[in-house]
Amino acid sequence: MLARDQRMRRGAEFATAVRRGRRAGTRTLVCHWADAEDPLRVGFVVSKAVGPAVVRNRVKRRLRHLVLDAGRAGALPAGGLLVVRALPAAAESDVERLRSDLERSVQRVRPPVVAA
RNA sequence: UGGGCUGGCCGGGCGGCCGCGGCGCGCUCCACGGAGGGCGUCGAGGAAGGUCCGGGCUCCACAGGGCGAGGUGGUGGGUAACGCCCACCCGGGGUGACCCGCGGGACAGUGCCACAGAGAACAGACCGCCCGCGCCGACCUCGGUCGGUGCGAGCAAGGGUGAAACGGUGGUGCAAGAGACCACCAGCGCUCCGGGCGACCGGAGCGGCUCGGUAAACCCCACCUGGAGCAAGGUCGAGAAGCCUCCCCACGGGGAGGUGCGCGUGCGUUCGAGGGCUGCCCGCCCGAGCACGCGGGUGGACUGCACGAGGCCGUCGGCAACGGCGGCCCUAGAUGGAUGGCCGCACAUCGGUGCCCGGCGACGGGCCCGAGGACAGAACCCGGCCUACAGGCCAGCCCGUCCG
RNA sequence: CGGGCUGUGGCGCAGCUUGGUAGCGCGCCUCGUUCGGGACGAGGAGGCCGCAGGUUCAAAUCCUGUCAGCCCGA
Repeated sequence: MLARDQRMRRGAEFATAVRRGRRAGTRTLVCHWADAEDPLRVGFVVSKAVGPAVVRNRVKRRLRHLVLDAGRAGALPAGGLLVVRALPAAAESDVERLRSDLERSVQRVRPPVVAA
């Protein structure tokens, strides 16, 4: 799980990442990433279209854990703003599907030079 | 043993690895603002949900009167309060346990009751019944009888329509009939007696003889209701020159308090804009700004905020809801929003053309394999209501069947 | 947190105030017209009125509950 400091907290940050950043999507989720000087911070968008509160919370928790795993594996950029937006299909997907979709979309959205 | 009714309760367990939020206590580093890491502890629900009611709490108002608006609706009790709960009454359903009911008033008034039907609200006569008179036909004991038809008068029993047709059954009576009259029954109203705090119930007598339904139509009656909501409210901070009032003065200026961005347009400063008293009117109070448009700034921290009509146990009162007393306990506080992710093991349950055992059989028991956790996530807090929900546990009661 | 609106044939809407007959346009089907199609003309099918209760003789309409969708304000 990501700690609070590693999470995005303001609407303006979400707007920056979604509007100015690069984007890559799969069937279950869409990733936005905007470069910045600061260390990487992550935000999640799970709209009401995904499902009721219990489903939305479960999707969000799974994504947080998966992002943490990806960070440990070194698959994430070192800085910038990363927004993971869940699509309705994420509600019925299992964890492995979400994991592969997340890795694929992050791979496509991250800068070509791999940061340490 | 089969089926059913009611009430209460639980609603996933154990373990491992990796994590998140609150609180507490050490440790390390430091540019003293902080940063990192460790240990302990706590961390969603019976509905946290829908937001349909009632309160607590906070701010505003408190000068009332009239009209209005909304809500509730058997009785008694419980409660902080309620549209909730309990008990009882009445009506309806069920063989029964038991269940359901927005359950005041229709002689205060107004409206409505389609279609059908003759007639639908102090109603009405289509077929019909009956009487009188005229005409026609048949019979015949020559004056009547029967049938048909026309006119006039009487009747409302029967047929038929309808959701509903102005009581029901039997009799008297009559030309035929009718509460016209009589008996019983149903219903209405009044009086008295008995029971109950009461809704109401039981009984006796009398009366006129019958007087529809709809207020979840307007309405009438009784009772209740100030507005807003934790984005309430409070403290600190940020944004900014300025503007207003008062005081001192050597007229250069200084101090205190208040307000809180700029521009434009309109209205207004006791000839009073605008605001408050939930809407309107009267009246009262505050009162120098208010309304609209355009552009801009901030949108942060702490508090409120976790001890409360609190939970559990015992006991006493009460049919019960609930209350009194005593003891014990402290139990989530997030804010892009924590309470989780993955794995393993048993267990409830379900499925299997699987295997074994018992039995004539329906079936029962064991093993193996597979599936597999319902509805659902706190956001100021309580009391209810309503809605969703896999499966399971406990207690009481009812009906049927079999055996003794 | 507060307030409001809408669910009616396949689609878009009337009807609800004042309860008794569910109507309009597009679409669909059949026939005609045309060499054929379109357009046009004639005829026709299709609606448990979101769901569940209740009031009433009678409910799309009135009442209560519930579900879904949408909008507005702070």
